[in-house]
Amino acid sequence: MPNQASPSSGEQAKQHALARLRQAILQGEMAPAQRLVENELAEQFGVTRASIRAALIELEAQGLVERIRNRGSRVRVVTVEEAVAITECRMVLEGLCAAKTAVAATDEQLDELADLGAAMTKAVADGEPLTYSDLNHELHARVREFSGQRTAVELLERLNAQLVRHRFQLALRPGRSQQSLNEHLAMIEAIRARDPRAAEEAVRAHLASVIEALRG
Amino acid sequence: MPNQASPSSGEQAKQHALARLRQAILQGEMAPAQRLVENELAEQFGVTRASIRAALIELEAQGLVERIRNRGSRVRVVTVEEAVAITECRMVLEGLCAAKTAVAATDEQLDELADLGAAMTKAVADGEPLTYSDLNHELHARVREFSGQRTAVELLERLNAQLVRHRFQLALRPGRSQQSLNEHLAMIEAIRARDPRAAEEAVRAHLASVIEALRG
DNA sequence: ACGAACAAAATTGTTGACAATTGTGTTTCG
DNA sequence: CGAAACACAATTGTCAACAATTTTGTTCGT
Repeated sequence: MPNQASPSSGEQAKQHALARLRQAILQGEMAPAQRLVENELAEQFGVTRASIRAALIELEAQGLVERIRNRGSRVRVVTVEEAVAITECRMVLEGLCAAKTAVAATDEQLDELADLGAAMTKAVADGEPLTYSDLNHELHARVREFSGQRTAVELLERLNAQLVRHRFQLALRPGRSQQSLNEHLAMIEAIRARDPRAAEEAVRAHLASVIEALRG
Repeated sequence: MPNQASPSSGEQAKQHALARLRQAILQGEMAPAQRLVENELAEQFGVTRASIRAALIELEAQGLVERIRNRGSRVRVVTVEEAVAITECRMVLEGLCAAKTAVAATDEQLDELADLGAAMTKAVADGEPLTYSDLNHELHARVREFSGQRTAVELLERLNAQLVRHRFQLALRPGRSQQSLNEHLAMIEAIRARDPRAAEEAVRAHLASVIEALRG
């Protein structure tokens, strides 16, 4: 009994397959290192193998899937060392974005960041790590967005997608939210002060702390 | 009379097509914004459309090709503003690599960097901008390599591929070599002094200068 | 029983034909 | 003469069958 959500009207088969498969991987429905057999996926999603194939090639380029010649595809597993290396890249790239945002953002956008900071503070006070994690995401996304650096944003989104599993694990750590919150508030303050140098430093400090947590 | 270099023995069709097409784009054989019709390419390279298709999807992910639904593919043109944004990303990522290299490189590797610096000095003295450009490439590649940051290296290679056209244009600028040389020598010195902070700063200063040149 | 050669199954890679979509030129009507 | 409707051509998207490759299981000889 195939579980397909029939390809909605205008959507093309490959795009549908890509979206479904990507979401399945990101939400952890596919076990790490699980084999991805083209025929099975094709039946499951109600599209043909050609579409699955195209989707897999794209996911490989995004670093979510590993493909070996004549041996098939599997969900890529990101080791802790890799997660650290990826976060080091995030560190410098988000630093760049924060510096740009400190200079380029409108006053309304700065207010939005302040609001997010307040919401995060409340989430921690209420002991809701799940809400906090979502807000955390949103804050980083906004900072990237406001920077106007299309290239950096693209790279960062690719990197972030590879970290879902580790991030999930990190969010539930007790005490982590509190430290993370302070770092985020410092970040917001530096940006609102329109000080690019300080903003970059704050982002770096925050992600350095994330790296510590990853390793510990 | 198709111009194909017959797919050599063990090589699979898609890989062959990908390599050929990529090389053609990077070497400027395809005019910027040139339309890439799947049928034509298939005949030209002696493979089937499916292989070309897979190659195009991968090249799109690498940012070398632009694809629009039902409308085909074309060589992506990188505007000057984009080139600047890309170089800003390079700036922080290569900064990261340089800092890591300053700490992690072996003494033999540091000697290799010094040798490259000497060769570059000679190339400028002899007025050979082409040789200098090659050495320039090699120096950056070595610094990346010695850092051991697989993730950063991967990102940087993707970014660099998008800049070929602009880089070519930049290399022939009169007087550019001399300034570039000084920046590179400073970079090498900082790394050899095993000072990560200074190494990062030197790389950034150099690429900031490249950005100036791109704009001017 | 152990290992090598071999046969069978599973899976990916390739191919050519067909369907769907978009852009263009032409016709027709006001 | 201009604009909307239409038909046509070019190109990409999809499909199902076929070929090649790798893995697995089996048999045979020692």
